[in-house]
Amino acid sequence: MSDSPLPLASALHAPVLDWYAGNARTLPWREPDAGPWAVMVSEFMLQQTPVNRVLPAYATWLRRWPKPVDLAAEAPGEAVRAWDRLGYPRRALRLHAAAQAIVAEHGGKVPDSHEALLALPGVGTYTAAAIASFAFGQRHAVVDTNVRRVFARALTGTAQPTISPTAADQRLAVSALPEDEATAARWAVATMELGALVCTARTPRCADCPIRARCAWVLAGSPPYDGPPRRGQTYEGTDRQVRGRLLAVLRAAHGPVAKPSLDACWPDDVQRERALDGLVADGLVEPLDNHRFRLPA
DNA sequence: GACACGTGGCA
DNA sequence: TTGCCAAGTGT
Repeated sequence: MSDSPLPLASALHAPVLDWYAGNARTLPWREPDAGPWAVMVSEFMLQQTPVNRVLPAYATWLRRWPKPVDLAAEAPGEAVRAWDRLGYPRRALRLHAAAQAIVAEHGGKVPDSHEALLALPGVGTYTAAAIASFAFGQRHAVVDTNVRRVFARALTGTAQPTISPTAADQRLAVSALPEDEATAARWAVATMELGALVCTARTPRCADCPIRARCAWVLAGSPPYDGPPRRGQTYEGTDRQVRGRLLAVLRAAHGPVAKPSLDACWPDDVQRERALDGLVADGLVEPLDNHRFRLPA
């Protein structure tokens, strides 16, 4: 397997790091006093949810549960309730389970090794690398959708990254990593920030880009995306929408909810029952006697 | 590897 | 208005 010639990633280090120094957003999980737990909470919330919607929930969450042990002592349903409308509520359940694992297996402290992080519920390759890098300053390839897009353009020369993450993305990110640990950690957050603020998906602000003169995609004349069509994620009428409605009722009710209240959420009996069964199977809803339901205790 | 999984803002 | 997109993970 031979690598095709690519622009020298090391030439991008200084301009991207300098740009980050002058343009990084002030975000609470990046404050010096944030700590690993705060970073971890932010990473869970930011999985597929935009920063602006995470900010208020993040503040409320950390005020209520400032340490893993605080969350671990709660009922999982309280985590689901506090998750509010961030979406993908299974993340709340997994964060709760991760907190319990941290208490049970790591003395209540967020572990600092990629391997131990990866073993936690809800922590995949990206999140493990992100926590290890952002919270502990380690040298890891932190490959999220922003980084994949930045590298696709700057190094590969394509308008968009592949639809799903690939081993090639990971290899490219590893090869682009600065050698020095502290520099690598700044590079990780800087490339993500560049993707979030400048090298955006729809309308990249190339005029503001610190590496536009070296960007393979720009140098190629910014050719349009020519890959396979991206699957639009329909939502209206899906089980996900029904699950969302059911869970919204249960979040709003601080106690058991009778079945008729849930039935009112959705007219299709078959789909509604399937969605409710799914929520129960996922541990997001707890069935009680007399056809009542609640968030898990 | 494809698919399921919430929610809301924006061009 | 509607489709695209948002710091992914688990199966």
